[in-house]
Amino acid sequence: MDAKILCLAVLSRGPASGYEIKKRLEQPPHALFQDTSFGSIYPALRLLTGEGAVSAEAVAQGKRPAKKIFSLTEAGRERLISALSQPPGPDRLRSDFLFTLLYGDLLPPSLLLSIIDARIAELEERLAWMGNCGGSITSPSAAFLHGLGLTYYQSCLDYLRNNRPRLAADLLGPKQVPHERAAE
Amino acid sequence: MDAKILCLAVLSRGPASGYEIKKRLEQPPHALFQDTSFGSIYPALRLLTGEGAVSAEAVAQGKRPAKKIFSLTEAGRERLISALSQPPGPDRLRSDFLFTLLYGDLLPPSLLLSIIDARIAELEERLAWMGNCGGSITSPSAAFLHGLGLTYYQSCLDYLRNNRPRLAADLLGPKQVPHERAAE
DNA sequence: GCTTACATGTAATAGGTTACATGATTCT
DNA sequence: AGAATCATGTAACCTATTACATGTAAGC
Repeated sequence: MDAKILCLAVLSRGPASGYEIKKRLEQPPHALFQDTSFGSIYPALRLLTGEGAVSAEAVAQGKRPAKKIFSLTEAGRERLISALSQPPGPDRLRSDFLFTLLYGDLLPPSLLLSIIDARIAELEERLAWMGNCGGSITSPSAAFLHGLGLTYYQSCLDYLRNNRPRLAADLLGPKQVPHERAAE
Repeated sequence: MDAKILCLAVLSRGPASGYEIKKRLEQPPHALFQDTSFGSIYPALRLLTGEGAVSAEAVAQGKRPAKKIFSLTEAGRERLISALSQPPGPDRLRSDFLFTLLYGDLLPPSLLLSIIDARIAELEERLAWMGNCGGSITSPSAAFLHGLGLTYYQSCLDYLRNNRPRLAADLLGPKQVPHERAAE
């Protein structure tokens, strides 16, 4: 899904400015699987306006720069539904963390373990952060997604916590020859 | 991690041609978190050769086009380790499937459920496919990654299977008024 | 006083995908 | 005979990120 469809989707929940769209994409549940910058949102909204998929209304606010509030048109709604109806493409994950694990044998064990510890802390934070997103669950399928997200994070966290000790033993163990001074 | 580091990483397991690098990236465990096309691999290898991070050797093979076998140099190895030592950036997931779930209320329930069923089938396939990748596990941290991948797929699969009936009931239930014929 | 939040937008840059171009060999 | 695999590489294209450019207002 490109930035255009993303904007249409957010607007399907109600009118918003470009700035507000960005804010919503940063929070769960969107943040689970999408991120987008201003540099792609504003051009997308301009194009969508030209194509008649959204309508813009300028709202003055005293001395601040005027907001542009965008609303979904009927054509935009149809386009969104059409995009959602396509069989979804494969997930694309880019993970430096998993990459580092795969080549972890090239790093000092202590560094690798500290990277895993950092990830455990991040997952804990993210789980807590996902917990309080009550307001955005507006449909059964959104609730279904929320549960899936929680399951995903929780199972990764459990795995990391449960298997870290074993990994530490495997990394440090084989080199530690008893009765000899550890080389390096 | 960009295409260059990816190539260096694959080559750290042994010399290979551009074609072979692509093949390895398509299989587990790389396929879990990375994908890259020829269009980024070949230019990356050319640049790396110029930078002295890899060395190339042409290998004639009868009538087929000659292979170029690339090997990691000491400078390349250092560069790889340096990249791996950086704190990993955040994971980036792009998932049309999760996006569709979030806006599933805009689709007919039967379509949404069939999309979930397709995902269940894909996950089953992927789990089986990950099962037989014994040869590529060459270190404790690679084994750790493999276990994490299995856990991730398995827990998502379990969630989808366990919660699909509930979602189906929630989607279809409220509309099904007893003693009336179901509308569509 | 400094930082963060609000608010929009453009331009340069980087990175990757897709399609193109070519051709032998092996499997079905 | 036709499809898939092996094998390399370029060019056009698309998309998105980052930095730039500008300025107010609220909170610490």
